[in-house]
Amino acid sequence: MPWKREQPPGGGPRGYHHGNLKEALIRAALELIAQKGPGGFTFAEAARWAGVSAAAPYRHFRDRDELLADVALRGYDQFANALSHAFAEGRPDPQSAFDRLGKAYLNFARSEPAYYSAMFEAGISLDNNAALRAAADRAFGVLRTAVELLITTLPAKARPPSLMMALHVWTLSHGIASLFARGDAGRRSLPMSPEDLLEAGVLIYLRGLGAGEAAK
Amino acid sequence: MPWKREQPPGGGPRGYHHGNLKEALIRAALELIAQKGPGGFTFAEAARWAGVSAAAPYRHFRDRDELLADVALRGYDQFANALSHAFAEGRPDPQSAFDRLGKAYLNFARSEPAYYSAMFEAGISLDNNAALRAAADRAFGVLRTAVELLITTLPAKARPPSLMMALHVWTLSHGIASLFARGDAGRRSLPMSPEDLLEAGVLIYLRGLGAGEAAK
DNA sequence: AACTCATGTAAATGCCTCTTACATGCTGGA
DNA sequence: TCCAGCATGTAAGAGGCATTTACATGAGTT
Repeated sequence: MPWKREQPPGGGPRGYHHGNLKEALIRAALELIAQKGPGGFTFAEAARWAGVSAAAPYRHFRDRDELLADVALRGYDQFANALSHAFAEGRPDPQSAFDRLGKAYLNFARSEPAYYSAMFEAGISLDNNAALRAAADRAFGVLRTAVELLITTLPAKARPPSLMMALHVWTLSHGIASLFARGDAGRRSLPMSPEDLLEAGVLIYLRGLGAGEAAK
Repeated sequence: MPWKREQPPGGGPRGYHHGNLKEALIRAALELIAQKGPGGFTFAEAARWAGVSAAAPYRHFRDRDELLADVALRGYDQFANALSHAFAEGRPDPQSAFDRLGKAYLNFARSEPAYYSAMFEAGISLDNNAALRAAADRAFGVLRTAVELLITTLPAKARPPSLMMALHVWTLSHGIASLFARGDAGRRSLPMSPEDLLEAGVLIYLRGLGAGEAAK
């Protein structure tokens, strides 16, 4: 059901003004994107959900893409939080924390398909939107930081640039997420869970960097 | 300009019937998807391109998605061919052939963005379409075969299941392709080319499997 | 109470998907 | 050769969406 303003204590029907339309539209968008993908989401239907006319959303967003960008922005924020929380500053040790990070990545893609779609599949450019780019950078920064800590556990001679290593982990995670860890969307069936696939991949990759050998 | 039938030797204007509309629509779709992404492609505009009415395409495709599926089908075929050709049965040696395979993957994503989009981003389900799934499987099969050959060069004790290894390489490639190797679409700038990023990633991964150590 | 500004609505434009009824003309049998 | 049938097009229309414009409402301020 539509999310309107926190109803005033009396709880009567809303009047001419909604009271919290912007928020209601974003919630509606999340619901609709989760159901039908970012392509299936329509401005008009979000308005219907919120119980307002089709023109009302334009008081809060320049156009459909601006709403999507707003959703993506929040998505990046939550994504960064989720990753950061999972990594927990590398406790109790960098390896296990990194493993949690990967699981958190896939978990986010699965449990917040609307956010994930808006972030990576809605085709919203990061140029022309500094806030969005900043939020995306913040999320990537968590991964980068985690990688940098993990790198210190690798033999000194094999240490790759942390940016490259972060990109490897990110692209592998994203590839798995977008091909296999989405809702129920019919793609290919796997012989193992996306989480196991990612964990195994990262493990092999790290071994290629000398993980497990005498450090330093 | 629109692709119509191979003009009869005389080369006059076309009459009531187009002569090769299905083909013309697919070509138009490729052009339009390349320009504006799978979401920006419209049935109506493809019809306009081909010089026919908006209703004509329905004589050849049940709906817009069926055209997209047809494009994806051809895309998988060409993708499989490109990969297969690049791998060249592992000549002159599995490693360099595998390297070419990765480059061919990224090259396809970049040079055939329309196909790539239709295949992986248009949201077409592989269920409900046996031919499409078969074509996708064929493409993946090339990768799988390449991996199987490459695996024989690894130390026997470290050999992973070929399916898992193929999935790792595929998801890494797909992640890089969808995040960085697309048209000019503004995402993130890289410190290295997508090709180098992929090659380095695969190299590290293979080293994690013992590549370079005494084989067998 | 009157003003003003933010926020909604109604109506209209133009585009899109898809359907239906009708038109055309290629093709193959009589 | 003639013509009926069928594949392929067209025209027109229903219903949906994005977006704009002109107008309405009402909440807060003075």
